[in-house]
Amino acid sequence: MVIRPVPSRRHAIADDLRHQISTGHLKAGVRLPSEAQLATRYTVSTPTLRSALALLQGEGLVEKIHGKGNFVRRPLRRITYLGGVAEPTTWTTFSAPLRVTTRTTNIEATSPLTTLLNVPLCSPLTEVLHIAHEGTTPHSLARIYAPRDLAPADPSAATPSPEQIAVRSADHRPPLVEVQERLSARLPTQEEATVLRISTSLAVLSLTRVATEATGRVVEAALLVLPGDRTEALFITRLNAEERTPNA
Amino acid sequence: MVIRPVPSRRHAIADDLRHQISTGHLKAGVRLPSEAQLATRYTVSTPTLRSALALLQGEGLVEKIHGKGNFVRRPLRRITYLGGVAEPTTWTTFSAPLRVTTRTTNIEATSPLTTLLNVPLCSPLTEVLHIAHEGTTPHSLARIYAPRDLAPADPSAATPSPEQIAVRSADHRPPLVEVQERLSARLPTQEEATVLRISTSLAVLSLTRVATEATGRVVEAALLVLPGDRTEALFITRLNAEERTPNA
DNA sequence: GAGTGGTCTAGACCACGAG
DNA sequence: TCGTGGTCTAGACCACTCA
Repeated sequence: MVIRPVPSRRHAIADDLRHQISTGHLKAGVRLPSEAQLATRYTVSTPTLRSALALLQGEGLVEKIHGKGNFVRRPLRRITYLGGVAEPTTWTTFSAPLRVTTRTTNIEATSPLTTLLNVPLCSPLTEVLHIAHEGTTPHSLARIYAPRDLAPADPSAATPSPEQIAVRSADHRPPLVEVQERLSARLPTQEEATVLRISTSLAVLSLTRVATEATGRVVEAALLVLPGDRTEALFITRLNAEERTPNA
Repeated sequence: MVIRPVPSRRHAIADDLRHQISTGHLKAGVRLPSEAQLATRYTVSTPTLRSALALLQGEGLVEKIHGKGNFVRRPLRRITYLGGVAEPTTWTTFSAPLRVTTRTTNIEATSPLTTLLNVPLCSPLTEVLHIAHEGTTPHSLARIYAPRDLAPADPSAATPSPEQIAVRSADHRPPLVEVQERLSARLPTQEEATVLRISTSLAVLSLTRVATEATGRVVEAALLVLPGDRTEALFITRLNAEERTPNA
């Protein structure tokens, strides 16, 4: 099955630029020549050249900034989302220390959140928006929702360490009984792409995590959006011989 | 933050077609008018119309078939990958019964597989290729690698039930001690897109699962590629009070 | 205002699928 | 062969950034 016997020009151009980036001929952070110049160099029209750049954007190798140019993206730190961790105070740890900016808002439950948190419409919630940055580059995005009476009194204390995101103290509450993590792959919304400064053609890992108390009450729902070019979610299941119950 | 004060034509067209599909004016499986006709109807040029269709392809709503036309995609059954299940005989269960075709090949370990399986170069492996179909539509793709001496003697017996994929019997072997599942989001390779009959702009959930025996030997590595428009990976962690160990 | 990317046009030519 | 989508062109005009 020959996929592409006559490589299209845009793929040839993308391959060439990709090679130049990987070999260091084009270094991280530098601006590429303007699209018009590149089009002349490769003797193609501007739309063709732009479609070549679109391929590289989808791979996270190039970042376009309107009015400024195309830039070789700096290789970003990898994110490892560690899932299924049975540690009640820290649910999620990113491997890299990042600067996390937090914004807390009081909202009322609407359609998707009511089912997620299992609360009635318009019930008071706290939304915490986390945006992790590496230097000046946005890195990951998290929206965390909790019933307002469970929210931490001091929002700024919610992230005691920049290495942690989504930290909840469970000291004075019933213990958690279940954490559910749903993962899917999709393209980002326009808003997510803007906030994360990624191309809309770069896939994201979308993660929804719901934590339930022993009472059956949902304590928190977290919606994470992690750029696919630098994220990996890791789940480790250890099986002891005596744990061989039919249902996990 | 006004993302798009002047909606581009392609988005307007995509919105219109998306609405027609969701309301049933365009039913699943039907062929759209040709691109030239649609371009005339919307009074845009063909490249513009094609870029509108590209948006819908990325959402999995439209399937392009070269030389035939654009078709409204039938809504496909959702796949729920259940991860972290401590059941040794069935590791992965898809919620929907699907027809799974299997092809077994004997290969030798090469670069990425040697590290994955922790075996020396050129050591004998068995590759099992699973392609799940729903009707005539490819649904999901799995490549499973195992040391050849651990492979099942009869490959056709490896999938006793079409509801199961990646079935390994552990009756006569040391029990598993660890299952590691790594998930990432990306765009499919050209080959994956062809096999799955999806657009190269539809994100896939890529899942790598490595199972290790008590001896430390890697029993199996599975590479799953699941189309993002219909797949969700679900991990459920239950915490018992006595399980509150500091490290999981 | 100069330079950059963003969008779109009108049409050419090629490749694939079916009769 | 005909109709379909696949690729590409040459150029127009708009929007954003920065001096």
